[in-house]
Amino acid sequence: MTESTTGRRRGDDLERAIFEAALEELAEVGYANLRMEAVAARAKAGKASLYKRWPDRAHLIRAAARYKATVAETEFEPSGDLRGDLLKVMRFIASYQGGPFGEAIRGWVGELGASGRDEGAAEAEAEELRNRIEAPRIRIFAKILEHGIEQGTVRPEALLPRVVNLAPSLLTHYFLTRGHPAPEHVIDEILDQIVMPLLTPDH
Amino acid sequence: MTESTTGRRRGDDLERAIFEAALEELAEVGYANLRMEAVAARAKAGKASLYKRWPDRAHLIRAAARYKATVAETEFEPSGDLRGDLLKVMRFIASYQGGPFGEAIRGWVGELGASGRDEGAAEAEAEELRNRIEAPRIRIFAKILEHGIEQGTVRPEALLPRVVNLAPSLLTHYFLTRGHPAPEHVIDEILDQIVMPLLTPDH
DNA sequence: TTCAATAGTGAACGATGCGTTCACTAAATG
DNA sequence: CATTTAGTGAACGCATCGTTCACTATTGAA
Repeated sequence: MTESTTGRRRGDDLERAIFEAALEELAEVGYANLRMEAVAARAKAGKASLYKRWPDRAHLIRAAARYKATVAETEFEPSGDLRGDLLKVMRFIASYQGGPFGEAIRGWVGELGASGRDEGAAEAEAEELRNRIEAPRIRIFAKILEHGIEQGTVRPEALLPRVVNLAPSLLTHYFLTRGHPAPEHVIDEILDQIVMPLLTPDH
Repeated sequence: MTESTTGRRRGDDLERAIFEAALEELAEVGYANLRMEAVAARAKAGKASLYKRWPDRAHLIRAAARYKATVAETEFEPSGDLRGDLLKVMRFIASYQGGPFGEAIRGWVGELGASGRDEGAAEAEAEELRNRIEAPRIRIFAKILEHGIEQGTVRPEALLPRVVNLAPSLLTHYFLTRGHPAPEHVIDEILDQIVMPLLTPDH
């Protein structure tokens, strides 16, 4: 029995509860106001259990983001309507940024520049999380683009990582610098003024 | 006499010294590790003088960023070489992000999502700083683009704020998510895979 | 079934940095 | 020279960090 609803939890069971608590706290108070005691209390765990697993707040939140990213793997099948498909995925990303995951990203970004850490380890950790976020996106957008290339609605030269990641990058930039996810009309502008013209063979 | 090198400074004189100290600290330890006492000590000022001017660390750093942005107003005259001009300005932005100003931006971004503040005031402050950063960029990039349009090397439809701001947005996104400014080869890719194709009339 | 090993709890602790206060002092004003 | 204004530096209370410890629940092997 792993799913005992009563008594004292341990191992992965407890770890999941802590992640869920951390993500809920993130959504409610944001990264800057997140308190370890609050996470522990919400998870009905001791603070020591948190520090036994992660050395500090930054590590816990990155781990929670990884956990959430793993849980949220989605599959997407292009419909053939290029703009419609892009719009759909972009809306999904924006809505995701509005939740705890977005706050986790913000906190992670906020700590990135701090010097005086183990540069190598920090670099590796940053890259691992980035890959975990970017990799699924790339797959989905690449699929949409490949579909478009077959149909002749997308330039074949557009299938480069930097181009494939363009829309998500702009959404993330908006989210980070505005404090909230891109609203509908911004998504439209990104699509119509930047992404579509770049993908389409003729202007 | 405003520029007394000895004795006790006051007013703008002291304020500038605090800003310079804050920016130096930012460059050395990053926003996440910035201590008010350290700023005060470096400026040879009392902590009380800091809190008399700004309510907290976030306000001080935003003010320092404004101060730096004001000081750094630059003029730029397009040479006529579209790609060369864009490259030059992008290099400048990247180098800027490598210094204290970049760390100020990172800290500001890190605090943006925190709930529980005066939403209106925070929103206004964020927008003011954003405008102060974006406005000069827009002017420079718009100038380059207008020049290109006259020469026929740039599509006239490309003169939209979102397009004009594209290159800086991607540089900022890179800086925020990687922890360091975009290196030369990334700037090249952004130019050759995204910005140039979007501006140029024929692919 | 018992019991030792393992893992979590909850409270207390020292350390640190926040933002405030206050008595003192230097600079500007007139 | 007297008064007002502004900065200094030290001390303070507070919140949160990350740690420690005595105690307790769970696990699994004897």
